[in-house]
Amino acid sequence: MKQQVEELFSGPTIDVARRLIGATLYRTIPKGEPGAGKILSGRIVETEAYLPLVDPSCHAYRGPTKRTANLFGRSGFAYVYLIYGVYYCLNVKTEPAGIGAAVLIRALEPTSGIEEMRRRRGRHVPIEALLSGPGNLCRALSIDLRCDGADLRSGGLRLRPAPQDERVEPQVSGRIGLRVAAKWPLRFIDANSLSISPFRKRRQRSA
DNA sequence: CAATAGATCATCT
DNA sequence: GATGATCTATTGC
Repeated sequence: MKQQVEELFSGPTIDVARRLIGATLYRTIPKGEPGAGKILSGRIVETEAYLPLVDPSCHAYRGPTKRTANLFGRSGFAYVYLIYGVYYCLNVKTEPAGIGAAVLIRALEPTSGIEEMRRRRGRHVPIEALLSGPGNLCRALSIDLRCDGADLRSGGLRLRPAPQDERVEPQVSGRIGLRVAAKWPLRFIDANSLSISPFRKRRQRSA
């Protein structure tokens, strides 16, 4: 199993993005907040690849900074950042140390801990929407900057690959919410899932 | 259904 | 001082 987890992070970023579809993310609620110690989980149904070197939309594109330090570390660790002052986004570091690249986790299907997710997202949010969207899933799973740099092989935030017989062939599309390189075919989804984040019209480009 | 405004802050210029 | 890998509520058709 340990070997299988390691293989989850290996190889080119695009391969990892595909392979993460169907994998399960486990989150243990930290001490000091409601539901501490409870384990929430979900099955990944939507990812986006952010490529090394050539991708102007990757946060690593302009070289390492304090914020993006973990994008240049070892694979299999988390890169978490705050977006629009309001939401957090969870990424899985890919590629060897020194090379900045990652996979953004965009949506999951809840598999356990539904009530805890609802406590954070809202009482009457439908199950399929609880972990749909990168900001929403972080809120539901209590993921924030504390998780930046976390080892995804162990600890309170961990990944487990999909069993062989549960793997699905992901569908490919352009990325969401970007101004540049948005059309690159780097978004992967389990088309059968109801938890895919909605397609939004691309943000207005300057005339 | 589609478009848009506003929330709100760590990071970078 | 400007900028977002977002989301929700609200408006208008």
